[in-house]
Amino acid sequence: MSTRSASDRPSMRQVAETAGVSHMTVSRVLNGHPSIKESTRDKVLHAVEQLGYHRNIAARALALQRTLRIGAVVETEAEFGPASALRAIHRAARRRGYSVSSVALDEDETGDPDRAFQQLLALGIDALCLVTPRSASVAAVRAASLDVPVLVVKPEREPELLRVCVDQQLGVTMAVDHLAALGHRDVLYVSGPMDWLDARARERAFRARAQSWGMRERPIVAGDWSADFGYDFAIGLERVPEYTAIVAANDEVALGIVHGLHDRGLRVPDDLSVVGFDDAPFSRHSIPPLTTVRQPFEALGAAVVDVLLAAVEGLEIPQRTKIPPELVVRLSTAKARTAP
Amino acid sequence: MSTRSASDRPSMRQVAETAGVSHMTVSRVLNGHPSIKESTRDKVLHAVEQLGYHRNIAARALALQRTLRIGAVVETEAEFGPASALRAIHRAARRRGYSVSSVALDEDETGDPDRAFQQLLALGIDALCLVTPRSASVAAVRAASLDVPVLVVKPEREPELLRVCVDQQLGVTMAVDHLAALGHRDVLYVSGPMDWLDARARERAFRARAQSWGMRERPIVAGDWSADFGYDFAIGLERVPEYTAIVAANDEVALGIVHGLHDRGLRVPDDLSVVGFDDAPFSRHSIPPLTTVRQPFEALGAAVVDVLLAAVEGLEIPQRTKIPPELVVRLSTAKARTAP
DNA sequence: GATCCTCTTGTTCCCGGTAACATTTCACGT
DNA sequence: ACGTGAAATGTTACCGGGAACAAGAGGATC
Repeated sequence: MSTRSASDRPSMRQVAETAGVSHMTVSRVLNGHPSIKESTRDKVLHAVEQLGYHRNIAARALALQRTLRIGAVVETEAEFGPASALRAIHRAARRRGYSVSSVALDEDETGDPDRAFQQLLALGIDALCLVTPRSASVAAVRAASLDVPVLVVKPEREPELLRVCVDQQLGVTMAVDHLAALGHRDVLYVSGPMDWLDARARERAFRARAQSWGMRERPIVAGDWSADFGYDFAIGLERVPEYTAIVAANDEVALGIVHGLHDRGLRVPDDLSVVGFDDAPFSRHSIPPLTTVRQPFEALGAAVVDVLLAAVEGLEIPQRTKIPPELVVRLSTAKARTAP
Repeated sequence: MSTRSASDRPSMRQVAETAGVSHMTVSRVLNGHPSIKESTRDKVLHAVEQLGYHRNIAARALALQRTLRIGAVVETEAEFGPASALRAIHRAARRRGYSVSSVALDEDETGDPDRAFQQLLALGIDALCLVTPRSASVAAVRAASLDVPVLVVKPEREPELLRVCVDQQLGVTMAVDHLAALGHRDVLYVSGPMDWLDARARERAFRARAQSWGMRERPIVAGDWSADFGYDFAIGLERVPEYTAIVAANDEVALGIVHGLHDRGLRVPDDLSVVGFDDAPFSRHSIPPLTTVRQPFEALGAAVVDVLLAAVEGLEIPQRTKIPPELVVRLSTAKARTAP
């Protein structure tokens, strides 16, 4: 099959001519307008088929005053979590006939959210979402007071903004419960950067659940999301014998921690259990394979797009917007060794 | 700063009115037309600034008969390599004022490249690139005979298509040389799927270089790109003592191999050295950290966009299109144990 | 001072869709 | 047969830019 060129792409008027109708009739058929005679619809669809016609998106956008484009701002695409969420949003949007333009704040952007918004607005977007934002980005999007619908992917409700999230509290709770069931009472929590709202929510959830199990209160360590951090942290960790388990901000940090402990001659899970977050592809085959909380990115992406497009199209906003993650138990967690 | 809504976004005519000129003068200023009086340009730019004006991309696309959009087809976004390449292309395109719409063949698409092309053409694209394609995709893009410029990211030249690639041969050569220098003569090569052109090129390069070092000829194993495959492979590998090193298709496979060997009680690098490909983020902190060939994705993305836009805009096509990777030596490789 | 050029700017139309309104067609009741 | 209203379809204008052509201004030439 040979595909035609941009230049000889047929227009709606040509389709109309082929079908022996006016271009408006073609437009109506393609938009599912109700009052079109069956026979006319067939003629038109046949002509469309015959010419291999596609509507011109740019012309449509111009006439509709809608771009059929969603903007997405993500803090970084380098981490597995945000990148996966973004990909899922892409896919879900495409299924709905929308495309997604994304900007990552950690690259050429000098991390200025406002510039990112400007960039996306210049492109023309019908809606905007912030994927697992830091608090500064949420503040910036409020200040910008865009008037396209704005959605944040973050744990707490956000007045006047749309919101969808993974149930971080549930994820952390499952992890803590798992450790508790294995007899751990001395658990160290290594958080992501505290200005990421996801990290903050997890940390709160950890504190609450650890407390309810009567675990010993431990200082929360805040790092970044990188394996390098995990490694350095593990290397520098003092009074290791006081702990029996570590819960890490994500799988990368967990991996780094395992590596660091290994380099100190400590073994996972014999000396310490380690739990990650995300279920990145490598987690299944790290040594030892990581127990982790798998995030439901596909469902998240679908929910984001559902909510956003409902808002754009003036429909009722779905309310089921907190998506449960799943605990994946592997070998990096085991029964707590008896108290030191 | 408050950003205006899609609805009250000013048009070029409003800017023109504010500046006291015609809309064409505004258009000329914005397009850098030479014959514009300095004072007029200033007036216009001032008005643009004052109104926070951005040109409407859709209207521009319609008038220019160009979409300022590049299509990208990638076999999968789930692997680190293709995903990184794609991200880099995105970034490079944005710097040039283009956006990228991508389709991954392994998801909702039933893997049919032709459908992916159709989807992208329906969106309207000025150029198309195939990122690290399988041979079937290249065949499909030829058959489709699109008449936008088409670029393939693959090792061999491709008559009539544009091409840019990472120098896979050099990468493999560096890896083999590294092993040879450590005294390895019995090296097993675990390839990616042979219908991926990158995998094929690496395999050929491996054969050639291994031979030139006088390494023993070994059957090439073809798998997929996953850690699961690497694990299963390692578990099932027979006559292990005959080998002193394994070169894997990518870091994930390498990770799985290390894991599998570990589960068999074999140690890396003491019993076997392992080399990966890509330098994925986890590779630095796996146990042991992986020796690997780092791919220059940023440069690759920039080159892809340079070539493609040169073609779109009718400029001279850059010829420097083979980008050298870099060997990263870590702990998964060591001196070969003396012959078994 | 008239002519011709070049520099600069303006006018008009078109790109390919959709909305709003106009018009034709047709079934039906009387 | 004719009026009537709904269904089906057509006509026109407009979305916001850019290309082509037109036109006014100012300078050089003779």
